Amino acid sequence: MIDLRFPTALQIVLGIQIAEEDGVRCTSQKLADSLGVNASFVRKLLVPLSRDGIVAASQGKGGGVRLARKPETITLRDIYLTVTDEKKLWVARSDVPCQCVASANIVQFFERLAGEAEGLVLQMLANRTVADSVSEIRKLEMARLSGYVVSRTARNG
Amino acid sequence: MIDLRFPTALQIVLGIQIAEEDGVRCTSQKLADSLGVNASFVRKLLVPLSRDGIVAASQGKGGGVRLARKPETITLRDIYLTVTDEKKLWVARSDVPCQCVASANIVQFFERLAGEAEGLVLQMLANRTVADSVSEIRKLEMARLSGYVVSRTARNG
DNA sequence: TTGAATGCAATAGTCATGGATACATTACGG
DNA sequence: CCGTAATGTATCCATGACTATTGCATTCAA
Repeated sequence: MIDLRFPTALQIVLGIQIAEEDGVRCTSQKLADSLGVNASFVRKLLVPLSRDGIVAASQGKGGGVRLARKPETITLRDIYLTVTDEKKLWVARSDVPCQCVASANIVQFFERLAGEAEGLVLQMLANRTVADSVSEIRKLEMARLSGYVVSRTARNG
Repeated sequence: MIDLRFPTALQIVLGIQIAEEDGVRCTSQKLADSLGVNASFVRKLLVPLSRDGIVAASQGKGGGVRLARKPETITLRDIYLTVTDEKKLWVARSDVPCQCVASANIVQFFERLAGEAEGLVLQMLANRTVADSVSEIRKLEMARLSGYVVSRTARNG
């Protein structure tokens, strides 16, 4: 199984913020529909997001999900770490016999390498907030709309 | 299942070079033993490595595996790409309904993000050659040895 | 009180990956 | 030539992380 937790969680959080800006109440069912997944899966991802203070859910009729903090203060790194839960980007073999001199050192070497890779990725994610991302998505929307107009004009002209 | 192909392939390639430097003939069985894995798995990984001109295997009695190029010309990026075979670091959900305006753009946004992350990691891997890595492992070995001496001295003194 | 929502547990399904085995092929060396 | 030792390759099974589904308890506003 391919791990879809990060992309899904990201879509959830961004969707919550977009709904907020559009003045629409957001429920796990609506999120699930927009993602094409089960509402239970959405709620499963909401557990760690809620625990870490990224989203806040209110129960009962008229309830729903909203961001627990300002979107400017939530980075994609927060979401990633919350949802993937200790899972490393790469993991070294754990059961190498280490009979020859090299084996043990190769393992250590790889762990350093994996740590460096993960650090790079996390830093990249830390530089992007939910607010940034949503505004970037809005820009994509604009570009898409104008792209449609252009191509239609081109086709008609 | 955790994907261990890259760490395993890396240990294979580095092990081949280390054996070469030490004047030892390297076979898939020896590699498998030193990794604690099945020889079949080693050979499975050797297929793409051989196809892409990273290692070269000679059949028959007295045969074995060696590097197909100078270790200075093989980067860890080469090994990674060869072995993981089109598998992305992150993959977006493929089946989002895209009914609302945001969905399609979020997917595109995530694909860009994933591409950027993968680019960072690949660039980091491209900056390290097999020769670099082996010499770094040699240094780790030195450090480990001197570390042992220090701790033994400390315990005795 | 009722309906709409989250919270949560249990269970089954999926599927990429690793492990194991067998056997064909190749090539060296006597 | 023939035996040995190695790669090349195919097949099948085991494993385990992740997804999907269902059901039900809980909460809370109207």
